[in-house]
Amino acid sequence: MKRDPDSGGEGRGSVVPTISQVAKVSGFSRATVSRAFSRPEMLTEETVRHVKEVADRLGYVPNQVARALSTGRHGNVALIVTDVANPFFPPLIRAAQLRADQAGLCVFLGNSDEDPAREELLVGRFIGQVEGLVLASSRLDEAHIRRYATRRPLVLINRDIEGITRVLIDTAPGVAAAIAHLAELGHRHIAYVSGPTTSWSNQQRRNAVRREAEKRGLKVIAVPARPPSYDTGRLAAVQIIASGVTAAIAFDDLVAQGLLAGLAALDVEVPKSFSVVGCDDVLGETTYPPLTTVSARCADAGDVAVGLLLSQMSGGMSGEIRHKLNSHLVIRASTGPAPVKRRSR
Amino acid sequence: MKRDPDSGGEGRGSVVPTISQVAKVSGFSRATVSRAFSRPEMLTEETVRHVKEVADRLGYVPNQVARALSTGRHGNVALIVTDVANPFFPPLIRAAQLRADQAGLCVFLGNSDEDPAREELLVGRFIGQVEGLVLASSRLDEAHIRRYATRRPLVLINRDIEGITRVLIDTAPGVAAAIAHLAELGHRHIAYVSGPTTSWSNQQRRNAVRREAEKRGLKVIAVPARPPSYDTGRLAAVQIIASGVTAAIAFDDLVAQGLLAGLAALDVEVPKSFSVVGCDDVLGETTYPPLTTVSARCADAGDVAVGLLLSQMSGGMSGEIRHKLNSHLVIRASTGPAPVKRRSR
DNA sequence: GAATGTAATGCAACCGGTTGCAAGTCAAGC
DNA sequence: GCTTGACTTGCAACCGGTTGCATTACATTC
Repeated sequence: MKRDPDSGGEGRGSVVPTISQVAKVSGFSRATVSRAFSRPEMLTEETVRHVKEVADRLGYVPNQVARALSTGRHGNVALIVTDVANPFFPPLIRAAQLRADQAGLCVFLGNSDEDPAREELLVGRFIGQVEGLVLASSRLDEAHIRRYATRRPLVLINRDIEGITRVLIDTAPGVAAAIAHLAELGHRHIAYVSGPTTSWSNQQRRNAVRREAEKRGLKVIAVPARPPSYDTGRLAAVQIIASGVTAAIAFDDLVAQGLLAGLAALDVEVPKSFSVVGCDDVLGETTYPPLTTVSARCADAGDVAVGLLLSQMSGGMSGEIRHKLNSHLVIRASTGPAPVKRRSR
Repeated sequence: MKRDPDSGGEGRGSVVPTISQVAKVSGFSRATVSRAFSRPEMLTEETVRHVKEVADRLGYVPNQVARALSTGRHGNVALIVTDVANPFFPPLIRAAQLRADQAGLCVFLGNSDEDPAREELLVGRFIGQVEGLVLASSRLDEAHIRRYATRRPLVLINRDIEGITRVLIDTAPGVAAAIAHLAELGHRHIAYVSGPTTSWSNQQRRNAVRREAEKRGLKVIAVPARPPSYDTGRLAAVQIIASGVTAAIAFDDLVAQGLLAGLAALDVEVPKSFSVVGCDDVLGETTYPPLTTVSARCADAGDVAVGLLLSQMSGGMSGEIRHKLNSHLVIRASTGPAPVKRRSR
């Protein structure tokens, strides 16, 4: 009794028409009906017209699942992110969707909440019904990722694993520019407000800060904001001010924005007595004051990743690909000359 | 040659094991292997153990697509929103995902970009491979929605169609409270910065503003911000100031935030010489000054919608459901007493 | 007019699972 | 010892499409 026409929400008493019904009514075979939809050029125009007309009248729509089973192609891809609600992701998701749409693909979205176990669960659930996956900022360990990559085409965003196609938003140049910018403004002692330890982006940024600061003779302290959010950024303000630095560069814009709020609460004026730099440029000019930040065109990452996935799916892929997206510094109003002398109480 | 083991990214030369392989190796029938995974309680523990062990060794994973074909249940639902990048949606999406996850479902996400044609395309693509859909702020016309609802369980968010299960974020009380708040602060002439004409929420809010303003003898003008965004909000500032009102309530927080920026650019101090109220409370305290807004717990809408969808899918649904979510005013720092006298130049 | 080629359509196997029903096994009950 | 029933497993049909190959019809060529 698995196809009770009066339950399960499928039509009010009328069964969903299948290819066989259309075949019977139109007088052609199932094969012909199938071809009328998937390879009409094999048939007479007349036949196609007739079949489609009957199909329309019956309300027939080819069953995607059945098609997927016999062809092995389902036209689905999966995109897994760590946190939909982090403003870094929505533009990326949007771009990825758009690209997938153009190729006629549907996208599954998964939200791992930065939890590897959850991410693994999601991948497991998705992998059977997609043709390929994109993992953004994956927290899975390398072995797992490699295993999945043998089962399906797979593209990583902001995770650098040799042999796996990946799209990396290379913020190092932008971060270096930010440090240079601060140095030129006279800052000698700065803070890096760091993000998740397991994040490739965080390692990337932390190293870039260290390297460039060393080069220019700046002192850097690290202050954590974990998980990276408005709130943890705000909370970091006290510690940062207490440390006596005159500027901070944050793991991302959200943390920077929180930091701005935290500083405001402490009556520290930005940029007059303290400078703040963000990362990702996802908030635009909406902060107060408008944030100087490392702009990274994160939306592009989604677009490129799906593009690479597509070409990998169609088999037109030879070697491994390591696609880098560039970054640059956008100077707005949250950075200014170092205060002449910090009043240490 | 549709299953060429060396192409398509499926394993390095080794085919994906099917139920038949496991059957052959384990010595049991395909039926038994199937049951070992889907109804283990029908089998001896011993048998289950053995089958699973062989499956593990071979790397067998049940094929979701095949399962969906024979059972009619694919364990997928679709969620279509108008704009992932609008901060209203991410929390909603996240909540919906979470709820779906708990039920073991995968979610397809679609982005309609406020375009009915696009939305229709997406629904068409999804509907064949999901057990149910959630349409948030749908822009489809009623007839289409009704048609889809006969094919699959369907839940609407912020769209009020009789006979279709829907979740409505009722911002009217909050908006009324906002108008009352402004009236008490002495404002007599205010602006409503309106959103999409076809949006149920917009109609709801506009009416609530009118009603309450009339009741309190306030004058209201309408200024459009379309599509609703930071930029259109910013641009509306000039017109609003020119109109001589002393306060504005915006369609959503994003528009309100843009308005704040536009006002700042015009050197209008908020809340000293102008008051601004937002809607949705999706930005928290991150604006400058922190925004007085109508809080609506939009994340709940996602959770509730998927919950309703689930019960509808399991057939335990009798009549129609119209679930209302309440709203209230959150007073922060963007509203203040009306300026004693507006200097009209 | 027979041989050859080409285009349209049908046959039947297949994709990888699920499941109603029947068959077989074994212990308990009479 | 035979019947009964519970429990475990297998058989085979089925889900709704796709596709390699065979068949048929018809036009072309010699």
